[in-house]
Amino acid sequence: MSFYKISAFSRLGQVSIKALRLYDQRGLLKPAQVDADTGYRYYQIEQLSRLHRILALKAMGLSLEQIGQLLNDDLSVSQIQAMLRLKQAELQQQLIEAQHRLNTVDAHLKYLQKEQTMPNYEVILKPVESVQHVASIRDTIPAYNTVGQLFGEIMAYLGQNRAEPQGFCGAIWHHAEYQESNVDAEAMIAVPQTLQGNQRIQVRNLPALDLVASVIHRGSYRTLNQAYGAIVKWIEENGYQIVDYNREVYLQGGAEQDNPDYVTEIQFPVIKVAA
Amino acid sequence: MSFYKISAFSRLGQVSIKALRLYDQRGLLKPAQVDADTGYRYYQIEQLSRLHRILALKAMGLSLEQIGQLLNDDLSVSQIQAMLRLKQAELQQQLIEAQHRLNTVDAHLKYLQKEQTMPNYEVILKPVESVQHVASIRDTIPAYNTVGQLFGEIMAYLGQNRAEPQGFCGAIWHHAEYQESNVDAEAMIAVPQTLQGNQRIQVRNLPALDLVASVIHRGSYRTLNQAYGAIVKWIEENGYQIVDYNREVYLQGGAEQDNPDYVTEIQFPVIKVAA
DNA sequence: CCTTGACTCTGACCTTGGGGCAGGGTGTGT
DNA sequence: ACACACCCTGCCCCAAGGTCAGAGTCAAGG
Repeated sequence: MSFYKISAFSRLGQVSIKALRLYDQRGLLKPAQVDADTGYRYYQIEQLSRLHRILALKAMGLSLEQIGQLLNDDLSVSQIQAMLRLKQAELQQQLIEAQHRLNTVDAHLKYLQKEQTMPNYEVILKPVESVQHVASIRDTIPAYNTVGQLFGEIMAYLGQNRAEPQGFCGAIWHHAEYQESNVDAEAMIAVPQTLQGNQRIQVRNLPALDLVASVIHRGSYRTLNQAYGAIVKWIEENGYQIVDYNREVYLQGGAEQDNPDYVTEIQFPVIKVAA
Repeated sequence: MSFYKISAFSRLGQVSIKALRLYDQRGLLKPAQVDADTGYRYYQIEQLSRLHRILALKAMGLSLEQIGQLLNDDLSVSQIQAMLRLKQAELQQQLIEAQHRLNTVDAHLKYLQKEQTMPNYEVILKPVESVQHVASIRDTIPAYNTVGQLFGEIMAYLGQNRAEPQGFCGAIWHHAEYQESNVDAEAMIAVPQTLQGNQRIQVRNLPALDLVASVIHRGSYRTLNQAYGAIVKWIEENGYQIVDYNREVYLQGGAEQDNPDYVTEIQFPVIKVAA
C-alpha cells in the first residue's frame, strides 16, 4: 500500500497540483488519506483511474459540477444521456459560432489585403423589436429622394391631431431591386396609440424582425449608396439571404440632402443559408 | 443635437446598459457628454457607428482590449493583419477542439445506447516525459505473462549493484500485432544514473512521447485484454493512428497474475490522422 | 411644491478553472 | 542543527459582463 504525495501523484496523472486540490475541494477526487494534523494529501495509485475518468469527461467539455454529478450521484442512464445530449447541442452551437467568427475574420483579412484599410461600414446582425404604432403613407413617388414629401404630409397630419412623434422615423422600400423612378415607398413615424388615421394615412403596427443585417451611415444622403453597396456585398459573402423589403431608419435626419450630421441606419431582413 | 440617456441608447444599439458602462470604463466608447454633478452618461446618435464597429469586432471574437487597440491606437495595416491572423489561427484551433469534444460526446452516447452503462475504460490523450535512466532487458520470451522473469533478472542485478529501483517499472512489446508466442519483449526499471549495465542488461534512456493514448487497468493481468480492446477501438474510432510499439507501466504490480489491487497503465503512441 | 415612479449612478460580489504568491508548517538528508 | 524541497491555507487575479444594494435624479401629475 504505497501512498503518493500530491506532487508525485500530479506527475503520474499529468495534472497540476492546483487542479488536484480543486478536485478535492469540489468532491471529485478526495485523496485516499489526509493527515489530520498537517493537512497533507496522500493519494493511492488506484485513484488514477478515477482521475482518468475526470479528465475524459473534461475533454468532452463538461463542467466540474457536471462531472461531480456523474461520478458521485449515480445518475440513471437516461439522465446521463440527457446531459450528454445537452452538451452535444451546446458543442454544435459552438462549432457554428466558431465557424462564423472565422468567416468574419477571413472576410476582414481579405478586405485589408485588397484595400489596405479597415472597412468604413461594419455590418452587424441583430433582431429588431416591433414598433407598436406608426403613422404611415405608402405611395409611388418619382425617386428615392422625394420621400421627404411624404414625411411632410405625416407631420402635417400629426400637427392637425396635436400628436407628437415618438422618436422612430423610417421608411420601407417595397421593391426587391433598385428603381430609377416610380418608387413604391412607405414613410413611417412612430405615434401614440390614440391616432386613427385616414384614407391616406394608415396607423399600423410595424412588426418585429428576427434577424436583420444593419449598417449605420453617417452624413449626406447622396453617399447612402456606398452603405448599400457594403451591406449587400456582406450579405452575399457571408451566406445570408434577403427575405423582405429593406428599411431605412432616420436616426438623425431631415429635409436637407447634404447635412454631414445626419445618421441613417439601413436594415435588411435576412436568414442564414447554407454556405 | 439630441442626447440620449443610457437606456435609450442601449435600446438603439441593442446592447445592455452594463456593457455600455463597461465600454466607457475601458475607453472603447466614451459618452459624448457626462454630467459632472450626477455622473449621468449622455450619448449621441453619431456614436452608434462606433458601437457598431465594436460589435462587429466582438463578433470576430476579439477581446475588449484588442478592440480598444484597434479603435484608439491607430495601428498600422500590417499590425492589424497580424492581430487578425493570430485570431484566425486561434479560431481554427477552437474549431478543431470543439469538433473533437463533439466526437467524444457522440462516442459516449453511442456506447450508452448500446451497453446501457458508462464505459469501464476512459481513454485519455497526454504527453509522456522521458525517463532518464532505465535498466532494460530485451529478449524473446514464450508468452506475455512470462515477462516477470526478466524483471526478476533486473532486480537481481540491482541487488548485486546495491541500486534502488526509482519508481518507474514498465515494458515495451516490440510487435505491432498480438503474438501467441515468441514475444519480443523489453522489461525496464528506472535506476539512478550511476549504473553501467552489462551484456544482458542495458542502461538506456527511455525517450519522451509527444502524444499517447492511455488507459488505466485495475486488477488481474488476465483481464488486461479488455483494456487493450477498449483502447485500440478508441484509437480507431477517434481518427488516431498508432505510430510506435506500445508500453505497459506497472504502477502497482508484481509476480501474481490475479491480484485485484494491481494497477497497470497501457500507453499507445499515436498521431492524429484526418477523420 | 411635493410625491411617485422610472432612471441612473457607484460599488461590491458572482460566474469557470484554475495560476500565482505570501506566510507559515513539514519532511528528509547531511 | 541547518538547508532545501515540499506542503498547507488563504487571498487576489483573469473576461465580460449579470445581479443586487443603496443612494441620487429626472419628469410628470396633483
